[in-house]
Amino acid sequence: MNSVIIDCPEHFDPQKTFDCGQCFRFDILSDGTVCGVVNKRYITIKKCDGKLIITGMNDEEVKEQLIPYLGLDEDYGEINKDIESHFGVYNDTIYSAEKVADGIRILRQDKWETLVSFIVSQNNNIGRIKKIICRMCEKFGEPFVQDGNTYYAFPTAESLVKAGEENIFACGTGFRDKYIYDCAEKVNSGKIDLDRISKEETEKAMEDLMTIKGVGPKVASCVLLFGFHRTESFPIDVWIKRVLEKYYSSGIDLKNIGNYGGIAQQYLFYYERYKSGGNV
DNA sequence: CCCCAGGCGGTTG
DNA sequence: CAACCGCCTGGG
Repeated sequence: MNSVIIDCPEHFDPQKTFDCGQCFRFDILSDGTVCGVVNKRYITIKKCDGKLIITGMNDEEVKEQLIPYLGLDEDYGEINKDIESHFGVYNDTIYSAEKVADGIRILRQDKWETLVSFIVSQNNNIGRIKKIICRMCEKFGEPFVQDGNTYYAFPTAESLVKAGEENIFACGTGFRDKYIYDCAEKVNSGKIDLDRISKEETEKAMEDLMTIKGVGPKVASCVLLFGFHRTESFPIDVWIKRVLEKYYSSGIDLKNIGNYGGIAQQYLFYYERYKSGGNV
C-alpha cells in the first residue's frame, strides 16, 4: 500500500485529535496510528519524526481533502495566543490546559454525520456511542471496497428515513431512536437545510438546529463546533460545568471568549479528563 | 444491587 | 423559568 508523507506542522497530534471526543468513527492502534473513514476513503495517519505518514489517499486528495479536514491549514500558534488573551485574564488554568492538550485540532467533519453522532452521544458514554454509530454505518451506510476490505460510509438521511425508527432502534440507540428519525426526516425533506444553516449567524443556527427533537443547547453547540467549524461555539457539558465551577468560580464572561473559545473548551475538557486519570 | 455516561423532553410548582 | 424526573443500555 503506497503512502503519502508530508511535514507535520507544530501543534498537531493525531492521537489526541482523534481521541478527544469530537469524533466517533476512528480507532487508534497501539503504535499511535489513527484509522477511519473520511470522505469514502479508509485512511490511516501516523506521526513519525516530524512527518505524517498517510495511507488511503493520494497526494491530491491529501492536499484537497485531508489537510482541511485535519485543520492543518490553521495557525494554532496564533489561535493559542488569542485563547490566552481571553482566558488568561482570569488565571493560569488555560496555560496548563494548553500544555497538556497541545496537538488537539478541531476537525472539519461532515455536518450531517456530526449532527447524528451528537444526538447519539446524549446521556451516553463514548464506547457505546462508537458501537451504535458503527452498527448504523454497517446496516445503512453505503459500502465501499478498498484493498480488498469492505468499509462503510456514514448513512445518508434518506437511508435512515427508509430504515425507519425500529431498525434504527435495533442499532442499540435506546430512546434516541425517535430523535435520530426526526432528524433524518427533517434533513431528508428539506425542513432542515444544513448548508443553509451553515451560512447563518451562530445564534440563529443554534435555534434552527434545536427544532430537531433531541437537539438541545449542548448537542447543537457541539454540532456547530465540530461539524460547522464555528470555533467560537462553546459546548457546556458536565465536564465543562465542573471546570467552570472549579477554576472560574468567580465567574467568566462566556459571551466574550473570542473566536476560538470552542478550541479552549476542548483544551479544558481534555485537561480535566486527563487530570482525573480518565481514559480521555 | 445501584450508579453513571460529554442531555433532552415533558411535566410541575 | 427553575427544578425535577424518566429514559435505552452497558459497564463499573
